[in-house]
Amino acid sequence: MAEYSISQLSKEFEVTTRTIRHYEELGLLAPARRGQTRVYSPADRTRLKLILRGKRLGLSLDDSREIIDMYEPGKTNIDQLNKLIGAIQTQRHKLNQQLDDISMLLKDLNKAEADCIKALKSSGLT
Amino acid sequence: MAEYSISQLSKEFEVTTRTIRHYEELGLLAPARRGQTRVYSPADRTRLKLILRGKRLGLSLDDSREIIDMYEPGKTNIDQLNKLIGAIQTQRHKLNQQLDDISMLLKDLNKAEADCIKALKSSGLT
DNA sequence: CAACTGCTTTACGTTAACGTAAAAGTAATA
DNA sequence: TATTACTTTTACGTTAACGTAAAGCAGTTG
Repeated sequence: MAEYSISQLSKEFEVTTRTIRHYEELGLLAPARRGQTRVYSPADRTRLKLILRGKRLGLSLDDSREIIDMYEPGKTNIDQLNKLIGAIQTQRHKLNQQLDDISMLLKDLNKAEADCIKALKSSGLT
Repeated sequence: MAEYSISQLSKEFEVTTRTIRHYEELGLLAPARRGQTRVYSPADRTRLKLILRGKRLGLSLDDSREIIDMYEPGKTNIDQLNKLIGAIQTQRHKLNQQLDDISMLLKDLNKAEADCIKALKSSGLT
């Protein structure tokens, strides 16, 4: 089964069909057509997956498009390749910052939870 | 110096004063006043820092408010404590998911970069 | 063949997170 | 004292990322 309908993808990734069409409007997806109907390839499915992953990371759709385009072949121009490497490093920097943020937040959450549990216990003893 | 003006914070965190006031409108900050002028305590500064960290992680301001409120004392009610622990676990789940997403993205970026460099080298040999 | 079911386009509406501009108060400084 | 630098409130504007509704085509199912 190397094909997906829009509603199949919509169900699999728990987004509306409107959302998927929206991504196409913005040029992030370009599924084939059978007549008028959109037909999604596994590659299209992967692109969608990447977009949604980007969303979870707080990237804008434009950011996601940039990242996704990095994976595309046909970047023959040397300047483009260099630009790409720069973009990749920028993204990596952002992601590493996020890692720091997350670890700090997790630490805070652990402390908050510990305080909570402590408060619960002492209330049980009152 | 246990005090900050709005423009001080604005410069330190590289956001506009409008942004800081916006957070106050939404109830995320509540600085003291000297006359009409806002006066920010170190605690206020920390709250702002947490908000911005949340933003970098893709949280909504409402999400951030929830998390920040977790650190507040005075949560005497047992039901509230339990609800809090639940919320903490939800957040932790989301963060762990983000960690997975990031590690996958970093992996992809590494591959994209390697491909790039490879393409550059082969182009140099042509 | 009528009624679903699922797909399509078109287009206006909505929410979050601020931006931007206007008008005015206050305090230090030239 | 006039200007400069900072602050305030009020309020309309903007962008991203969809939501939602309307109207219609295409296949198949009772």
